[in-house]
Amino acid sequence: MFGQRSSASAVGAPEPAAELDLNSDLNFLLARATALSVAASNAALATHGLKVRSYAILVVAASGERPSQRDLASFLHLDPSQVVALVDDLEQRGLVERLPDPRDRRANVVVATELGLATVGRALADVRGVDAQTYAGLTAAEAEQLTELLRRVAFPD
Amino acid sequence: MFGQRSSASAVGAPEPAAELDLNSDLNFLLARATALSVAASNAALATHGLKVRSYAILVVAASGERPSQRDLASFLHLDPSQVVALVDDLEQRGLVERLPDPRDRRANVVVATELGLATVGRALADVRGVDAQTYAGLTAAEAEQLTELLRRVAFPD
DNA sequence: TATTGTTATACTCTATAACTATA
DNA sequence: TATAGTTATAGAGTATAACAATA
Repeated sequence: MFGQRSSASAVGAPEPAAELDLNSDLNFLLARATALSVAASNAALATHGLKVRSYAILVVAASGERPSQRDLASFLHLDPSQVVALVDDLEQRGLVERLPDPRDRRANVVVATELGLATVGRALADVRGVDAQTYAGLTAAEAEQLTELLRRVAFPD
Repeated sequence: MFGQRSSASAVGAPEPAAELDLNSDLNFLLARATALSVAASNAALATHGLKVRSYAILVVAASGERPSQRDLASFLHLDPSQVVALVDDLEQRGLVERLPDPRDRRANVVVATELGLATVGRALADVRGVDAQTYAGLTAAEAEQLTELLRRVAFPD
C-alpha cells in the first residue's frame, strides 16, 4: 500500500486533494529517514551505554572545542536543563569532566576524559558500521551530496 | 562556535579523535534538519488544531487510499495503540470517520470527511508556506534532488 | 493459531518556570 | 539587569503487554 498513488479513486468516494502525496513530502521523508537513522544509531550505541543525545554530547566534548554547557545546549538544540542530566550521567561514568571556565566562574567547560575519548572512538566505529546499512541505497558521491544539502537546511545562517 | 574545526587544540589538552565533526555527520544533520522541519510544521499546523502526527494521519485518510489503522501504523512508523488515540481525536472533531472494512470485520478503514478534506487542504497550504522558509537555502532543483535522495534512505525496500 | 483494534502502563523526551551564583 | 548552571515538574512522545473480537 502507498507504493504509488492509485490512478483512480473508488467510485463514489469523496475526491482526495491533489498533491497529498507524502512520498514526495520533504518534511515527511526527513522525519522517516531520521527515525531510521536514530533507531540504527541507538542500536549501535547501546553496547557502549550511550544513546544519540549522550553520544552527541560526548562527541563535542571529545572534539577539542571545550564547549560550555550552554554551548552544548544551543549547538545540539537541547534545553540547558537537559544538558545537566546528560553531562551528569557521562561524568559519573568517567567519560567527561566539568572543568571551571577560567574566563567565567559561572560556566563549566565539558571535556572528554581519556576513557571518554577511547569510548567515543569505539562508538564511532560501530555507528559507521550501521550507517553503511542505513545509507546503503546511496553511492558515496550521493551521500556526500545529501550531506551538503542537509547542511544548508540544518544551518540556515 | 563549532562553525569550522579549530586547526590547533589547546596546548596540553588530550588529542581529539580525527573525524569527530558533527557538521559532516549525516545522522546529526538529518536530526537537526528534522527538528527545524517539525518545529516549523507544528507552528503552521497549530492554527488548525493539528500536529505533525495527526496531520500525517489526516493526509493519508484524505488520500483516497482507505487505509486501516494497521496500515497507518506501519506506514507512519507509529504503534497501533498510538493510532487509536490519534484517530479518536480526529474522529471526535469530525475530520475522519472509522468505516467498517467490508473484507475484514475486525478492521476499520479511516477516511477523511468533507470537513477533513477542507481542513487538510488549508493546513497543507500553511505548511507549504513555512516550507518556503525551512528550505529557503535550496533551489527548486536542489529540493527535488534532496527529496529523491531522502526517499531512497527512508524507503530502503 | 494469528491478527485488528483497544486499554493500560511505564518510560523517554521535551518544555517551562524558578532558584543561586556570578557577570 | 542579565546570564550559567541547576532543580523540579508537567506534558508530549514512544514502547510494551495484555485482552476481546474476528480471521
